[in-house]
Amino acid sequence: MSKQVLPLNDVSECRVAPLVREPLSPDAAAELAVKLKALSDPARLRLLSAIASTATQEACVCDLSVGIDLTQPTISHHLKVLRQAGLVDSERRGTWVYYRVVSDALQQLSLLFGTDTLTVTAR
Amino acid sequence: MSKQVLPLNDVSECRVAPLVREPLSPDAAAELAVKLKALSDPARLRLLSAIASTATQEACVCDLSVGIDLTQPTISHHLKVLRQAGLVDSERRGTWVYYRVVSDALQQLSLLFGTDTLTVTAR
DNA sequence: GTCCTGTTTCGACATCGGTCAATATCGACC
DNA sequence: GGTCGATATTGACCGATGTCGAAACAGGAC
Repeated sequence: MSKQVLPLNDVSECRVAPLVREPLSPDAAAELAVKLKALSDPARLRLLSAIASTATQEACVCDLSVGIDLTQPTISHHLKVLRQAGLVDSERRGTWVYYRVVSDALQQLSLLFGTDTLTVTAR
Repeated sequence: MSKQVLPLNDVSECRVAPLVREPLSPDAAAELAVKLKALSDPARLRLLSAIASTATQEACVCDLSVGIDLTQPTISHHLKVLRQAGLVDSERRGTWVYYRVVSDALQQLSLLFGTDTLTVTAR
């Protein structure tokens, strides 16, 4: 599986200017749209929420399949979209693949929609 | 900067369970997906940001057209999508139509992605 | 090695979504 | 009334996306 390398996003330099602060640059808008597009599907929202709300902040695909009326390949596809958007990452442990939320990514979005500066408290 | 009053939204009832709190119900996910889908396009993100970052929190279509390389019908289409998602509303005053952001909607999203309860401090 | 289970990828299909040119509507002004 | 400028709607094109079944892949147990 070494071919699927992916640039592994650099979340670090994400200086999210709140949406209300200054007009988004075309580049920033394009980058943001990727994350938001990944979140724009009900199934993916539920998957992300299901992962995020577990006690351990992680879940395997088999856990995520219960309660969602989609075939398992479709769920796998949605998880891939979330992963490529940098919202979750995954790790194989034995038979199962565990997905975790990338909390920095969620926080970035929270800051983005924040109406004023109170949000700077992050980290 | 006293103009930034905000309609004194009833944050109280804004019971947006943060994504990490409990699994989203199918209904909640579908409702959320509408807003996020509206935000999943770079052009709409830039339009929303352009509106939100004006001094008066509103802008007419002619203002929004400058700096965005899209035809006028396309911009009008994107604004319609934003409006139908409840993210902006519009008002005609004479010849021009002014768009405003619905700040409650943005705040809802900010709370949604908040990693924990710190966000409740707003205002 | 052979099975079995969990997960991903592949092809195909139907639908959705962004964009434009053309046209329509609305309001101001003469 | 007529005309003009600003905005909205329509219709069409075409690429993107959600979904599935089938097949491939990965690891553990035997």
